[in-house]
Amino acid sequence: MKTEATPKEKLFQTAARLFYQHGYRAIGVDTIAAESGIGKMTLYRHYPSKDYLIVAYLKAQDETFWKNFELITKDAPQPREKLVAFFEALQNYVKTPTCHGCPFINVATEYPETDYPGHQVALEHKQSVRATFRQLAKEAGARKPDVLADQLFLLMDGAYMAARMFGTRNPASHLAGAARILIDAHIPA
Amino acid sequence: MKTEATPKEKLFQTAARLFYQHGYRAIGVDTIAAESGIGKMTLYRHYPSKDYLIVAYLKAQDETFWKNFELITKDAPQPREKLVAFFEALQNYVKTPTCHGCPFINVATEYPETDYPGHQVALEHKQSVRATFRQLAKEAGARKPDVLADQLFLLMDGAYMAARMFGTRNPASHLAGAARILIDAHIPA
DNA sequence: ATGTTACGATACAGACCTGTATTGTTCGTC
DNA sequence: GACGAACAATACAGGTCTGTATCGTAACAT
Repeated sequence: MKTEATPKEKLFQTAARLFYQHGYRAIGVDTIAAESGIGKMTLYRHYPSKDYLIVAYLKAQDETFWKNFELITKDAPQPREKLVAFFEALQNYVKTPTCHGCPFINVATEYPETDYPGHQVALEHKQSVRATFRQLAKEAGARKPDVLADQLFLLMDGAYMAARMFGTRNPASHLAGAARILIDAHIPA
Repeated sequence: MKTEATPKEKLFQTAARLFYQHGYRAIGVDTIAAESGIGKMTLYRHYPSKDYLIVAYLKAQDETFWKNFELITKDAPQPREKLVAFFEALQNYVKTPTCHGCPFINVATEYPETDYPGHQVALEHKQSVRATFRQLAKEAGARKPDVLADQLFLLMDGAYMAARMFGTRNPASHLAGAARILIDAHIPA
């Protein structure tokens, strides 16, 4: 049996875990190398700088997000149910001890300058989510899809933020309920 | 004429501005001293460490928040209108270039360990806001005040977060509208 | 006038940070 | 078996960070 994890993979997994849990500025490259059991030069062989590693992590998280989004919403035939399913899944996730908030929110907070590479990746990701909400809201027959999408967007990031600030006992227990109320208010019966 | 700002005041104002704008970890004590035109030893004479300065800033922000909260809600006689007034004012604020998110959210993101002093101050502040929402929701006759309060709470922090991530052109233009929908849904006509 | 206190400026210690250079070793391939 | 790439380990350079120590001075009170 092959328990093969290449040094690059070990490094990346460790960096992902540490960045997500403790923050980008709090974790140094020495810590990543030591914790993953690789040499520091191996890190710099695969990524030209710490910022590139951060960007790589964020892009991977973006992929993971959309994969999960697809999994979560694919069984819901109607756009309205897709939105509800997403917020139910998000509510479950943010009540989980594995949740440490949103990697994109976190990077934007730690690097508020919008021209920082990681912040830009975060912005693009969030704009995509926003656009997806808009599209689903439109398909669901919302009177004002843009408004509904943005209101749901605020709920989502509020829930992520609650998880990072409060841990598992956060105020997001009724996230999906709030989403349902907003959706129903925007879609004519 | 007395243009008296004591060194401590100059220092504190500068630290507040820099922390809020650029983040706590990104700003060093040397920068604060230089930018405010005081000696570094003066900083350490008034605050035993950078962490104490951060805590002092957060406590001052907590006071400011509640002063503004009082100002914003005092003209609304009914608890329901107090809630609405708060979210209208918040919507206006987060569309302002002076808004760089929420100082408490920011510190909790940069120092996720809940035992960090700044994180604790942030938690206490947010719990107070949550409790105030609950109280107002109860007084307004909400069927489930706890649920409404937490849902409004998510909206609030989502709006703060949107401001830090997107700047002035953020998705919080319909924050107050969302709050109204949630409030109306929870209060029997 | 004299002493005390607050202050600005500067240098410093020790730790940590990113990124590079070096050395030896292991592993796969020819 | 020999070669070369990837790797771990370590040391290092240059910068930045927090916090301290030192020195000279200006304001102020007694």
